[in-house]
Amino acid sequence: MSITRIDLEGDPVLVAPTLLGAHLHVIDGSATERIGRIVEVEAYKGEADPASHAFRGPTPRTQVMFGEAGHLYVYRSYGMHWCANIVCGPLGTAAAVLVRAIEPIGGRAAMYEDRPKAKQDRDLGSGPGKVCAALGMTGADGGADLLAAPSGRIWLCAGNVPSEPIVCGPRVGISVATTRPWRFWLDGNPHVSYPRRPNINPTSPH
DNA sequence: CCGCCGATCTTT
DNA sequence: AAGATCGGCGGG
Repeated sequence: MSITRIDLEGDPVLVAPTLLGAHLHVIDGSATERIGRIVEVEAYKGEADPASHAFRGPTPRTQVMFGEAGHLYVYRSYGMHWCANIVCGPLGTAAAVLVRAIEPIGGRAAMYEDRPKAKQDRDLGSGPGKVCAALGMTGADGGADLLAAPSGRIWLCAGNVPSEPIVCGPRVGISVATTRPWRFWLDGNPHVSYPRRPNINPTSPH
């Protein structure tokens, strides 16, 4: 858990793989610290990306994405789940990285309480809706600054360099721009969603 | 393991 | 009317 600065200023397609292995910390309502190691992400390129919520410009919902890098964009999915994105820079672009899966590192008992259907650890955070439930993040956390000192409720911390290879493939669950290989995950990690999806040579996500 | 489908509600 | 999902069910 080094305090290495995390650079979120660039193209989300380039930033996304660098977030693999980073740790997301949340202090929940019972003062328990929950920690998730990011093992799967997707890049969304704002107004340049038909699959991005920000494709048609800023709205009340997507306003955070046009703001400072390092803040949290949380949205309601299918009326019942929360999903969390890390906003990237530069200011004025609506780039963001969706956190699709975490590996539970700390606060597992609390995660199980908020994920009553989970039977084993890999059920806790293997999907974007599960991530928010396991870590206890909701719409109320939208806009939170993840790069502030670890004094807030939620923060992001560089982890160790992942031992697993980074691979990429098409993004999941969208109906437009479906072929861009902007989903990145740690190959073989059991906490990834849809581990059987095809992957692509990680060297050339464009 | 895989595919289908319903839940539930915000956003456009 | 569709959606950056999840989990239960049935079949192979």
